[in-house]
Amino acid sequence: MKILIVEDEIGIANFLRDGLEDENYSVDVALDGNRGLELATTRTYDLILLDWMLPGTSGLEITKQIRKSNKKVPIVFLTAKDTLHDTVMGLEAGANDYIKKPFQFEELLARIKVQLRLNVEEPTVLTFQDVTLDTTTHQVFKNGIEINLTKKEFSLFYFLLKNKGRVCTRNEIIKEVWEINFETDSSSLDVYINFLRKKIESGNSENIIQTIRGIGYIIRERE
Amino acid sequence: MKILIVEDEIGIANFLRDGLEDENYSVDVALDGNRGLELATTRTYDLILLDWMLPGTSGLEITKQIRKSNKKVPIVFLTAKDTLHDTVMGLEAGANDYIKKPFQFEELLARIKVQLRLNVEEPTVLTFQDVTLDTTTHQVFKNGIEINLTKKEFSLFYFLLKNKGRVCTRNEIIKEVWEINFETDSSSLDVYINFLRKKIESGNSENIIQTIRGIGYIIRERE
DNA sequence: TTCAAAATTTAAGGATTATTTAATTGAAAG
DNA sequence: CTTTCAATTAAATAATCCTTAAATTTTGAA
Repeated sequence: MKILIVEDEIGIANFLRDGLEDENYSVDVALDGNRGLELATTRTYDLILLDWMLPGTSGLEITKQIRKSNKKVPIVFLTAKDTLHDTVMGLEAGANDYIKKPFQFEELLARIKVQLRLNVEEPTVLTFQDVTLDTTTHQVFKNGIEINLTKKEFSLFYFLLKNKGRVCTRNEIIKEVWEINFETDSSSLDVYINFLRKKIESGNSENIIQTIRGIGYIIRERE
Repeated sequence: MKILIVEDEIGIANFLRDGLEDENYSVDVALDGNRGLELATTRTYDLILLDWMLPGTSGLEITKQIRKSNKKVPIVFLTAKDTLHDTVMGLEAGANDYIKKPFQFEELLARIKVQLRLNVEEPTVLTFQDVTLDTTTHQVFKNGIEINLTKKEFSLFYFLLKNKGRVCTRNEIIKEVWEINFETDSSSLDVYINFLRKKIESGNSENIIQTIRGIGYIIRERE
């Protein structure tokens, strides 16, 4: 994740850069408004952290310019301009958050994360070898050909695939897929593993769902 | 735009409601956490304004529940819990903003607008294959020929079309189109799916609205 | 306001599909 | 070799959906 800091007080800028880099963000710093606007418009960032009072173009002006060019990058003000009027103006100009100095770094970080998580789409497609599962459409494909799974089959396969590379115990699976706790005498799981294998492994001799005898099942790459 | 206020201090709740209604928002108020969670999960809001300390379910718990159910509705905390730790916790639980009491109404309003402007821009014309739906004129066309849909039929078709390519669960649909919570025994949805199919799929053998048995329905391109 | 038409909901039977149960066969571990 | 757990199959049960029709509610015109 790439963050642009536009801040003229070099001490604060460095403090922010170090703190954010510690959190594994990739950081660019602009020490004046013109440079900030230039970077903001010519490069792509996941978030822009913006002071208001800057030499050259002001933070407010930068915000307006960015929004004018229809960019949706989250903008977070970080400024000493702390009046109600300033705050409202900053937010109305297009900022996504407005933090007043002095600030606490942990809160800044939390607020940055809020902005970033909005832009992340959760992966809805799980894959294993030539099989893909899409939770949004509730479809499973093998080599591009759709395989029809029932509700239980889908939910069982989804659970195993979600935990690809890890053994899922029988109880775990039953608890999650059947949504009940104990049913030692039921062989539904066995039957459904069988259904799944028939539908998914048919065609080649691949053993996608492996049995860990006495424990449960696992989907993993073959050694 | 519809806003839910969850706030147990009735004075503040009324103040907020009046202020927001003056801004032409449609407002629901819940005076305790359980009611708040109930409304939040059974109805659809554009934003939820949340106190933390509440009788019954806490605001934090409500936030977690909403996010757990995968809802993206913006949540704004408005609370007297003003420590750094609280703020971070609230934001990490899934809130989009965190405003500390005492607050200024104009800032609250500006921050609400920030959240709401992110969610606008719904296209007015939706299309699928030879079918188009226009929300502004409330018309549906198939091959240029108008199909008359009733209010419910239109709203159901609109919901499915809006979510084209994604499975809509029966509960989701009922919640959105019928605006009620639970009605497991009602077959209205089935009946209306039937109506829609008759009107929209007539002519060719296309199966526009596909059934995902045990889950719900989906409109998607055929493979 | 009243009445008729239209829209919506409820209800029920039949058809289809999903899920569980049960019984048998097969395979691995001690 | 025996025991235990897993795989497979078939059959029974359960759940869901589709369709039709009738009952109820809403709407809009007279």
